[in-house]
Amino acid sequence: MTDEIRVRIAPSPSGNLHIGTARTALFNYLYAKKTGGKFILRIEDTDAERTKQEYIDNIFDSLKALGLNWDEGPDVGGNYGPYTQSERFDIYPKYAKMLLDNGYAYECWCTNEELEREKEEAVKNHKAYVYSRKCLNITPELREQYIKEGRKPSIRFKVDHRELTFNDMVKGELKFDTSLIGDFVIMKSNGTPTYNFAVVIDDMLMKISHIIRGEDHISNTPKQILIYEALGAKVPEFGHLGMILAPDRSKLSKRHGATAVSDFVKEGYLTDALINFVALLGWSPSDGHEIKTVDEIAQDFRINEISSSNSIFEYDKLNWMNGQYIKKMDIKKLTDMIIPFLSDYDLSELSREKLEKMVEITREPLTTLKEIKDDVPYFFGESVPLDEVKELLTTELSINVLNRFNELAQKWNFEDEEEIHNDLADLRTEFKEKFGYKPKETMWAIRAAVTGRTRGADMAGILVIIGKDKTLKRTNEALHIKAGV
RNA sequence: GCCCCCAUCGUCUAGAGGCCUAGGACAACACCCUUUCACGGUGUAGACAGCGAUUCGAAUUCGCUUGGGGGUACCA
Repeated sequence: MTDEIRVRIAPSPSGNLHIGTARTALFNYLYAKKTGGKFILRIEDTDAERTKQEYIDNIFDSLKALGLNWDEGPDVGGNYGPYTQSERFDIYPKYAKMLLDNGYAYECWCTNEELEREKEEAVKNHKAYVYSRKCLNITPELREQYIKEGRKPSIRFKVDHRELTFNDMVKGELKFDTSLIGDFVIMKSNGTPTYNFAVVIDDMLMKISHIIRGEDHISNTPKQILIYEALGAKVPEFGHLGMILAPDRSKLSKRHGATAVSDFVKEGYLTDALINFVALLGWSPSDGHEIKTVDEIAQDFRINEISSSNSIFEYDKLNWMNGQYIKKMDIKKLTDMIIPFLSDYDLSELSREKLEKMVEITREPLTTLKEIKDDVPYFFGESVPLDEVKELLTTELSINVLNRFNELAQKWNFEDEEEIHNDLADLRTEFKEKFGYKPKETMWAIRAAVTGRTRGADMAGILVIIGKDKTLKRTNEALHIKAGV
């Protein structure tokens, strides 16, 4: 029972859920799924200044939208709560005192200025900065004096000098010389724990067995291991993932565009595609099939096979993948998701059935949902602007086609797409045989008249959605524009 | 400055000493399909950062160099 696998994601709510955090969450989730372990969500809101409730909500919503559901967390509870760090403030001093009493930590009365000076000295001598231990053996008299002055001590962890090694699940053996670390602060003088201390206490108490996180935490790891050991706790396994970089190889930040999962959703990306894409950053399927659900990925997942290098976030493949998901998605669901992107149009003009039809015939070229907006204006309104196709419509060919079309379409059944499809095919053949018009030339005339464009969705589908009256109205209007005007 | 991590096509990657004249996906380009755009199909081009060492043999092991990333806080 003590061997239960427990992993966690511990975002700090100082912003919306970052795509990088989402990837870390995914790998944790996959590991839990694969091993039958538990996936835990902990909110690290220690930094009251930057924490906002809307960010907490965003983190919850994004994780859920991505399908990364947690077994224990602030909202669902669990046996090792509370799962919100700000509710755990009374826990940390107890453990700090324990370390103090056992000689693993000591009070430090140094001021920022003193510390600053030590640091400058270190860079000047081309040495790593290590705290001087000035306060390690402070005399009781001096201590008294500091207290009288009103100074408040921080608590430092005493770092013994030795070589520390651990076996990283993704990077392999990692070595550190702890003499380069220096005695670090675990409790600030204001009584709150530092990050490195709080995580260890939380992870220990929550019985986290495997810590999978970004490689920006590698240098924190030896410090944390030291604390675990001093506390006599079992040291968890660690696995450090490479980071996601922007195309310019810098950290992915707001100036590169979308960074939060919710930003991507607003841009018209599907969460299924997003999570699939992000899984491929560092992981690759053994069967070569890259389009997979999270559960399918979990089956195939091996943490030691994750790439240990950084990867660059490029939109090309995401776009392709998003398009793949759009093409395969259930049409009703897709329509629901697309509606918010159609706010420019009066959707009451179309029945739900026709709206779905419209989505079905226009989804093919989409890469993001957002793009549909520019592809569908001709489905709405009575007339359509013809400026861009004026020349095309005033050719003899077009006039011929449109006249004949008007004549024939009177009798066509606009309710039946397949029939219309065949009628159009007949029309093409007729003009090809009689006048040698190319099939696409015939179609261009009709398309231009009805949609005001030379490209777009399948004509038969368009005609069915627009209906006979509006179609003929538009073709007549097209016949009345004059050449060169 | 100091410490740590990383290094295969433009990008994501396969590759765990001979199976590699280095495979796939996206992007690019060409052609085919076709009522347009697209989708789809078929092809083309494109990489082991450099140098040493180990070995009969290295993309795969080791060292150095270079390049990139991260950390260096009483932030998380």
